[in-house]
Amino acid sequence: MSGLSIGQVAERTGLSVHTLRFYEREGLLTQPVRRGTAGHRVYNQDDVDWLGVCIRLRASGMPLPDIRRYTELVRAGQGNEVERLEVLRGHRERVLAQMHDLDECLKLITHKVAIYEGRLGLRDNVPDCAP
Amino acid sequence: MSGLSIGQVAERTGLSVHTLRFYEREGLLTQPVRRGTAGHRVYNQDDVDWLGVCIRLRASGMPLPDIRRYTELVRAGQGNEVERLEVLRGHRERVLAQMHDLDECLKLITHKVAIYEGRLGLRDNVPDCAP
DNA sequence: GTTTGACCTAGAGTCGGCTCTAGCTTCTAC
DNA sequence: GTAGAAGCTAGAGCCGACTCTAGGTCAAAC
Repeated sequence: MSGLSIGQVAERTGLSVHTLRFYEREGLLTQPVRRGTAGHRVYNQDDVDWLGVCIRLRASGMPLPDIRRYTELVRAGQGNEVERLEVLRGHRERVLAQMHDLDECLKLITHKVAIYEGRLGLRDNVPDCAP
Repeated sequence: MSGLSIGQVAERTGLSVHTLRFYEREGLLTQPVRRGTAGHRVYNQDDVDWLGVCIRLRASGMPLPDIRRYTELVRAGQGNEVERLEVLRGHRERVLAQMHDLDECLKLITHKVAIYEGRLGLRDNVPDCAP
């Protein structure tokens, strides 16, 4: 059985039906969505899988135009691996940079948390150090 | 030396002067900015340091309202460590969640890159791909 | 036979986070 | 004394990524 309504896809991807239609307009699907009775969209498992990829890319901050570009390459079929690698490697750089930022922030938080916990611990003779 | 113009602060924080004024309006400074001749803002090192904190929090996705809230707590002075910890721990959760997402994405990228590199390897004698 | 619920389209609205503009002042250097 | 750089305010504009609305179709359940 592979014939999912937009509602079912929304349910299993976690995207809203609005967003699913929006993503389609934005060209984030590797194939045109089939239509059933009354023009209703009919998705299959491949669509859901691909949306899973898109969701991960989005969650890591890839902009929609980049996802569209990658989707187009995939849609075009084999033979453009070099371009696909270009896109993915470019994004990997950004992901690594983000991880670095998050790490920095985590250090900051840990530092501040230690200070505040310290202050709470010795509540009485509090020296006013850093904010 | 402590008496920096907005331009100097922009230079050493990497924020634009527009953004500096915007952040001020948004309440992201722990103290009202002093004014010099002709109403020009005069920052000191503490301001720059605090902006550094804000920048890290922003870079890790903390929304401006949350940064403002934290700033207000700091501005209020000692005695609200519990609330500060609440804010920071809340954000730490989100940072960890983001790291998880990035990690997932990195796995995906690594996987796909391996596939494409593999395909390119098999096609080495096909004169169709640029360096 | 009508109500309910899921779907459709085109297009408008929202929100966060900047970013820029217009019109003005003030200082420094030529 | 005038040109240029840097600053000021209030407010408008922009961009990305959704999110929602209005007005309609259709099938099944009551």
